[in-house]
Amino acid sequence: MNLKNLSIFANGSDRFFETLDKESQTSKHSKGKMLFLHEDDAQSFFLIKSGWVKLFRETLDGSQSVVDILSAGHIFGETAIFENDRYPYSAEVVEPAEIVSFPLSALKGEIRENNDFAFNMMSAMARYRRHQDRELEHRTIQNAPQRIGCFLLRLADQEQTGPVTIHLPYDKTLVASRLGMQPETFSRALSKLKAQTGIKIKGATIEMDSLNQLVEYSCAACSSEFPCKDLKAQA
Amino acid sequence: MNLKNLSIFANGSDRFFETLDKESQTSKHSKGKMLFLHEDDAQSFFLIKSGWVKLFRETLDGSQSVVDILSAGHIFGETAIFENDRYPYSAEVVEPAEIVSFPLSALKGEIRENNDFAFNMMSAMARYRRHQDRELEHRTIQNAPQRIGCFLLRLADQEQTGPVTIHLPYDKTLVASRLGMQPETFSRALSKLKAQTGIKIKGATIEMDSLNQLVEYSCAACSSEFPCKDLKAQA
DNA sequence: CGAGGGTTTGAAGTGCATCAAATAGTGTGG
DNA sequence: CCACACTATTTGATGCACTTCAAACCCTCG
Repeated sequence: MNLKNLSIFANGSDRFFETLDKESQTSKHSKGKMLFLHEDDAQSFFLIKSGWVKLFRETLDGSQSVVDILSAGHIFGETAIFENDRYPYSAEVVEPAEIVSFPLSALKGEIRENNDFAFNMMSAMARYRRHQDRELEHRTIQNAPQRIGCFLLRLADQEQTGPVTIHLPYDKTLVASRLGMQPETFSRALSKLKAQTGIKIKGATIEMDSLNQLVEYSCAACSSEFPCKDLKAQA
Repeated sequence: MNLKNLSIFANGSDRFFETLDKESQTSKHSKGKMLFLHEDDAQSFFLIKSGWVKLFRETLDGSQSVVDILSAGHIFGETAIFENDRYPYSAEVVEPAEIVSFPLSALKGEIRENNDFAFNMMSAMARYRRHQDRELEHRTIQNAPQRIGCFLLRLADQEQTGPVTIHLPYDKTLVASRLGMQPETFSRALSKLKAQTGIKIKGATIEMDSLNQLVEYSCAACSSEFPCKDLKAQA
């Protein structure tokens, strides 16, 4: 888990990594910890070393919209440099996590000075854009069971041809919010998915004889071809 | 309608604009013209001089997901440079349009060579990302009449305090698809919006005494403050 | 004037949300 | 190691929102 190995930071200069190293701060947080709030003044961006972090926004009346849920190796908060130094969402730890913070100023500087780095980061942003695009498409076209199937496929190793075991990385309630549905709906939709594809469910573990069962069921309602590995969550 | 005046192309070099100028091709298209298809090999990006263009994707079974609907001054197809030179959506003219095409290679070159340009383009991409984020949030939190209200607000001059007149820029059927609903739902939801906010509807023209009526109704279910001009469609 | 697409309206069905309550699962202190 | 407390998950009942299918209406344009 080294900054230099992150694809989004490929081409960073030595000086850049040195600065980051020097000014980084690592801390451990338990479930529920709020890292920052939407519209907060932004000084830092963050890297997840372990655990899970939820990015979301809320309305005045309390409804919540989950932007993304990220795991180790992903960064977040970095887009504040394009938003007048305000975070465009809130961030909360949802599974015990180790988080490293870095100064946004260093990132901004590197983008301005290092062209290859900038180009690389643009690619990452474009990748994220496609990811978001797809998310919107799924909300529009797929129903609840199909969205769950698609989510499971993106958790799995899509090259696998034989039997597959998938483990949900966090609470079902959270998966539900990530997919834009209620916990009750998630529960029922998962049962329906089970009935229609023959997958086996034991708590947070899901098994099947082959991914094909899910692919046929979910990918019919998507404009992309399976496999779609490149659409895994990226910060 | 000059390339140099587009905010996304601020900081472009003279040489860049010269190349674009030299290699540009302008053409007029009538409604229904397909400009390119999803996954097509991409050589060019496009600028809309007039008219409206729909960006969308389709599944095998024919359901359609509208990515965006753009008007004069917006560019599209440019993100293909980050997608292995394939267009990430299809593009269709939905209102008679004048379109200019430019070589993607020139754009790619300028990004690599001109740092200010790259930074500026990153800002544009970040802006777009926020736009998409908001779109997803709206789908999650707002109901059909609220989404229509929000759409109307984004069409209007949000500084205006007195009576306001808004004209729908294209077919209601198309607005419906843009907002992720059926034409029938749009029709009924618009009636409901009228009943609840007191706006007046005559065909494609909508009038009201003040934007406040819509703001109170729609913006309650959004995490952003009104006004939200910056969220107007951007390519 | 007539054809055709856009729009509205009606009737019926489906999917998801909501509210309520039961059940399973997990971590804690004794 | 057990019982309790608390949370996560499931299940049931009901309602609302949106979709679907069908048909009427309207408007524009040849």
